[in-house]
Amino acid sequence: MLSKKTKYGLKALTFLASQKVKQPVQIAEIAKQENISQKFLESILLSLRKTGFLGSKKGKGGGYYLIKEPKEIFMTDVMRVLEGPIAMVPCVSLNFYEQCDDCPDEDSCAVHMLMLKVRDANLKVYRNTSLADLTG
Amino acid sequence: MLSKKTKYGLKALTFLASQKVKQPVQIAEIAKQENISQKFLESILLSLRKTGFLGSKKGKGGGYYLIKEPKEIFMTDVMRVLEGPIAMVPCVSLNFYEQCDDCPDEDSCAVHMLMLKVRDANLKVYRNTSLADLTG
DNA sequence: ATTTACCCTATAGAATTAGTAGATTAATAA
DNA sequence: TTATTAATCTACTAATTCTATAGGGTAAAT
Repeated sequence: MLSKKTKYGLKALTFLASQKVKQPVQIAEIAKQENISQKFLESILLSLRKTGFLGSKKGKGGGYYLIKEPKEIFMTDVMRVLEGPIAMVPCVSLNFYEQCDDCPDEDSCAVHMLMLKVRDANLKVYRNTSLADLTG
Repeated sequence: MLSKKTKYGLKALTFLASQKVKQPVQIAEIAKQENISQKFLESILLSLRKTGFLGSKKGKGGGYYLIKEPKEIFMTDVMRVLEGPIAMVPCVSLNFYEQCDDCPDEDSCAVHMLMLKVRDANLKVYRNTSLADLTG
């Protein structure tokens, strides 16, 4: 299952991407428009800022805004930040590889084999999809 | 993340598929060979039996065995039983469709759009992979 | 009588999804 | 300049659910 964190994060990003005027948007505004718990969204936007997707401005007239162009924001990066590793098992992860402690041989492991295919399929989708592609 | 339930279930299935002699294999045997908590495996095998993948035999010489040929067992079905719906959100699920309560319009929803692609990609992999393909 | 699957319950730990309270910063009005 | 307001930021807490496992007893086959 996709976590609500990821769902909300994606919605917030696309909301910001579809802004005509390039001014900061307040958390409350995004939360209201997208039906998201404001406090939860707050922590999500914060993590998106800390990972370089968003910028923020405090005080009156403040809010969040995209740092890069939607075309330049790819789902591979977004998903890794919001949802975690794209691979479903660490032993097929590109960025978070870990050996299985219970499995003696990766090459003959059925789970490894299957999840490798799944990872490749998902990577292909995420790499070929930018935020711009999602703003209809 | 792939649950251990699914991981163990897949390992058990491939273990059974790679048996030369077509005789029931005991839970304890599978658990030992595949480094799986026996009690946990017990419940997994039970659910695989109830969903038509395995047969069982009680008493001496008993155990679990595959009902169908490995070639005829596809990952779509296995994954749905072990891991749940293949879709990451209910609004793109073929077998477990549910409307989102927070999202007014599916067609313009970024999450919907992205997850549709992901579902298709995963379905393709699962449909094209049988248990026989994993026993390499 | 023994061996095995079957069934039910409980539980510790982790992750998820929030909510509460306050601190900090920046713009603006006095 | 000062006070006020509007916003992000930080930290703590909590309810709920999910995960993984263990224990003990029952039923059936040999």
